[in-house]
Amino acid sequence: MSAMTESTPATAEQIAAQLTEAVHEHRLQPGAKLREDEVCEIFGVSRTIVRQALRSLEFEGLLTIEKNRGAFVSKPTLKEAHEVFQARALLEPSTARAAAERANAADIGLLEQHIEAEHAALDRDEAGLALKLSGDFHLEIARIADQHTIEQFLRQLVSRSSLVIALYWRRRNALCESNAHHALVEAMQNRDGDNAEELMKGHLLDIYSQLDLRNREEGSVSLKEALRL
Amino acid sequence: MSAMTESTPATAEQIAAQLTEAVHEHRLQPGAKLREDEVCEIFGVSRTIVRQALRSLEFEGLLTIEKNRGAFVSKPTLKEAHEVFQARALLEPSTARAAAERANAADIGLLEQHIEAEHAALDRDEAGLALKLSGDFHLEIARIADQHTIEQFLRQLVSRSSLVIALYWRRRNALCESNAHHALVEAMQNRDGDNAEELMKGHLLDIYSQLDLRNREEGSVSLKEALRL
DNA sequence: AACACGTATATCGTATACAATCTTGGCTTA
DNA sequence: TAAGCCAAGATTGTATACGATATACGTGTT
Repeated sequence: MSAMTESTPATAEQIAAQLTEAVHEHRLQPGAKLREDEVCEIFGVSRTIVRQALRSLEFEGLLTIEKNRGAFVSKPTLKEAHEVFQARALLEPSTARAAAERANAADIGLLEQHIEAEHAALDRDEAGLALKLSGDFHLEIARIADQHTIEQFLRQLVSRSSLVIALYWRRRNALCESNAHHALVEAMQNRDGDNAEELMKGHLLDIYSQLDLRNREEGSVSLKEALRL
Repeated sequence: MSAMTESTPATAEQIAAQLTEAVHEHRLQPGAKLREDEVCEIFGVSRTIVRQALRSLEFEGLLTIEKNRGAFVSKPTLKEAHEVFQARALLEPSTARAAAERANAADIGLLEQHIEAEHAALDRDEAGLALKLSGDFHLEIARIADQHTIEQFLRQLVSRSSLVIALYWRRRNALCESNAHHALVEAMQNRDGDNAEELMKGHLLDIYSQLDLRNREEGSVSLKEALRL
């Protein structure tokens, strides 16, 4: 994460945003520890503020705070991974439909810009950035649908999806999905709610099916395995 | 809210739980202010702990914290009221289906106990308690469905529903809904997922249709109106 | 040599003191 | 009298100091 260069001290919200970005871009891996003093020094604020930021990220599901041990980037279990995508499957298709029925030209333009930015990031081999932008695309649809409550939930689900992807994503056949986003925008441009809903449903299943559902072992175990080589 | 009588100081979680209960039971009305010092004295803890509790309730949507002004019980707008029930309509029917397919005898017994407690509360004219129990019933279904992520979201939605009901509920024909809960349990007992899903959908629409959707004015305005009488 | 125990250190949890901000009441003035 | 302004008090925001807990390391014992 980048240090603050401004003169005014960072707010808890800004710190939370930067940490979120780092996790979404996989610069901070699940399991990574965030020591309070360390974060304090990086952002030049007191622990009070940092603790606020960490606490808010715990509520979002991004961090797990263990009493007297500290804050760690969450490591969703396989069950949680399932639950996240089941919840998304319930919320997002009908939200895509509503967005398709409401989207104006400016909205469409913004989504297209988004897709371009994704492609550009991939071209520059910044897979983390592309992943973050991909998540933002889904949030943007909820915003267009003018469903603030669902957008709020989706924010948490996208956050957790990012962790799930970090843990369970198959590296091969990595990036076949930008077409799905493009097709969605096309449906929205045509005011085709039915199609948008179906495309979103399929898109989520696509992502879900690309997860490796075998249970990952803990780091300590994989260290043991490594020593046997 | 009742003061703590225990010897050990209250935790932030306990304080949050008691405040939540008070709001759910409508002993604390939307718009009510919660001064930090006041809450400190009631629970015998320092402001650090109280601020944690208030902050967590803000994340749940129960409180709204205005910078340098304090924490208030949230007053959902009409749009937010709509959004809450739209989100519930997306999440709860399929959750009821899953619960129906998973519920065992103990689960059914618990739900029946819940309904009885609701009736008992109504008989004692404790409408607030009955309302809280009614919300817990919905959460219990998510627990039975073994959908922790959805349960978490539903907890927030039930909380906000309680605020919506406090603001927009029509007093007349107050309590025709306990039958709906009973019918749901029956469907679950019969392992009838289809029916459980449909019943839940109808139940949510019922509640929603009993809300008074005319825009309420602020307290100051209603005071003016009151002076004209 | 391996294990258990105790102490030292690092880290988090809580209380408190101080600073910043808002609110309230009284005063002035048009 | 009503409106505007200033000062005092009340309330929240932040930093820091202290206490509690967990971790790591070294020592002693088997």
